[in-house]
Amino acid sequence: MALTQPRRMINPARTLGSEPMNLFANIRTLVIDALAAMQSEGSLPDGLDFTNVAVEPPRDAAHGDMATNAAMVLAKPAGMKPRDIADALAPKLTNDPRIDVAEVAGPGFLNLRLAPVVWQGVVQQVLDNPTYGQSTMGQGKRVNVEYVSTNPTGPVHVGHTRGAVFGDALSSLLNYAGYDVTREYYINDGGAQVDVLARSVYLRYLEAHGHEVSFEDGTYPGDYLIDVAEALKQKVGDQFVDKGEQYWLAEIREFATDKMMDLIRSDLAYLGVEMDVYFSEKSLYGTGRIEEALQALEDKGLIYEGILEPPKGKTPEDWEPREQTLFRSTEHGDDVDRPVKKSDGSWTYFAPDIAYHYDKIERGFDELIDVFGADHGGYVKRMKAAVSALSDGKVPLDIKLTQLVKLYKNGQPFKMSKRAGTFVTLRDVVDQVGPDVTRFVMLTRKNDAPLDFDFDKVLEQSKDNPVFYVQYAHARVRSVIRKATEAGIDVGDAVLPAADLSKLTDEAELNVARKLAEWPRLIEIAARNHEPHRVAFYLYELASDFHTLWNRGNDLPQLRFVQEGDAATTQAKIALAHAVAVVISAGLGILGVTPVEEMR
RNA sequence: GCACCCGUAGCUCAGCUGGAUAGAGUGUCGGCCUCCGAAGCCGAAGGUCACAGGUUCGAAUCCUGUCGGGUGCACCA
Repeated sequence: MALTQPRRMINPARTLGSEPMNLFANIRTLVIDALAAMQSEGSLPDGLDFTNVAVEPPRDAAHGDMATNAAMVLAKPAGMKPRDIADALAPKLTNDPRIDVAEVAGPGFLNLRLAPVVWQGVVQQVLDNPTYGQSTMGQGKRVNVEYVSTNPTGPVHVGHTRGAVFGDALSSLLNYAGYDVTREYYINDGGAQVDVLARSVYLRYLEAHGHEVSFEDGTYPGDYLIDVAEALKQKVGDQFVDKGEQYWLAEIREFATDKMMDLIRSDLAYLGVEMDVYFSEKSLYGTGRIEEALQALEDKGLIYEGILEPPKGKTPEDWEPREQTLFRSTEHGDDVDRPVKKSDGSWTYFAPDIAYHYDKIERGFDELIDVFGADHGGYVKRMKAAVSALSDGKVPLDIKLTQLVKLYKNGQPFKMSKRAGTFVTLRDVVDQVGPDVTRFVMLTRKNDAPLDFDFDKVLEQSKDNPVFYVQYAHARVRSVIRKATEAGIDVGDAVLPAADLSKLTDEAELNVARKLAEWPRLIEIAARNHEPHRVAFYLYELASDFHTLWNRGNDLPQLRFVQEGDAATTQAKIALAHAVAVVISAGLGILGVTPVEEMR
């Protein structure tokens, strides 16, 4: 399976057509214009704020295609009854050829039913513009998305897989929505953990020289270090055997972290994740970068020497008052001030984190996003405080927490033991179910909701498995296109855009087009909220509408896509099917999933 | 004790920066293959949106409190 990912897909020249693609935005413009016309006629007061006027799909499709709340939002400031405004607005809207019906309903909703030509036009747009759905919302703003960021001490654990998939899909989504995205990995190679790694490799190194070794607590017993030690042996021979730590720690640390990063990079590549930047924590030490960042805080009067209160209700056993260097994070929304230096004067882990985010700010990003595991939820406020302070509130930082993934097999929880070194890795998961399934399943939940991942269920080929359901729809489109070609009807990319789409009149056909119309809007909502899971759910809905249409063809032969002997009708129907495939491909592309041609 | 996240159909989950009679899947029951892919489709049934107040034309959504679950809580990265 190919793992190609859409990158740098933005081509503003294509997205800035004469007509904006978001149909809902178009109709909203129509509503605003009509309201303005009412004002110039004097049937609506001047000076109203229209920003809250919305045009949205109604919750219940029976209410129409779109609904506007204009009358209700404006009633109070205009000093009028909602229904009076709506009654006056309705005829102005129906003057437009795109609006078939505008009726007042409920407390003052104006329900709009759009003409079929509008929906046919949506299909036309998809055919004319392969980048249909891409948005210029981001205006080329530079966003940095930091994700995965594990310690370089071993293979990527399944626990980090979700963050990897999420961060990657979010990055693609933002890119699709017109942002200039940098995917970044922060290598935690500055702390004590890499010393532990070095000692563990050293044990394996001794083993490779025939020594008996035992892996005590605080070392990594995983087999993956055997190769590393072997490579080390090749490189340095026996010169470190029987030597004290001071002779080899630094060198082995560097050797081992390099190897681990190679491993991590290949693990991520196995899942189709590629970073733009790998940023080393270690590079912040001894270079003045940490000092610089803290000086910036000091200049703002946010650094002081002080003693923290013990946390109420839970005083650690060994708590004692200590004077430390503190960051006044409470000035920027944190609950307590945070230490940046330990009592012995060395940096806390928070200090390089501050410096790292300072670096990102200095690199000129307009927006920062961090993807953390839920177990790091406690750091959200302090990181936001740091970024707020360092950027004077100018660079927003959004932190997305990904909840745990619980593994199951046959409905039974999947046991893993980190101590025994038998923990489940990203590679284990991808080996079993493949990158496409892994990615899609991990995106069918909100990032902050726990996720059950059952190795058997995700491979099930039925509609309760969204991966296959969506892929099946795509495969059906490809299949029917082949069928049409076999029937001697030209349905190539060259002829489809010229098809007579006015032949698409059945409700099931128009329903599919309606769903396609939501795509650009969905992208903007998902991108604005930093929620790629919305894309996965949308694709499921689109696939569902397509399957419905497909099966209507069982009962009603005139709804089948291939109409023998009627090239014009076939081309129109295939054009619709093709448009579905285009959007599914685009959506799967954002999720990093490869659409399939067939599933036999 | 404090902070953050969560609580929606029997189960797993959506729910659009406040909209109408809260939606899917699964499970249960009943239909649809001489028909482009039935790995699918259609229908029925299933709800005190944890609970109680508040904000307003309108709340699953925002605020306060309570209950229940998860995560974290000086010097460990």
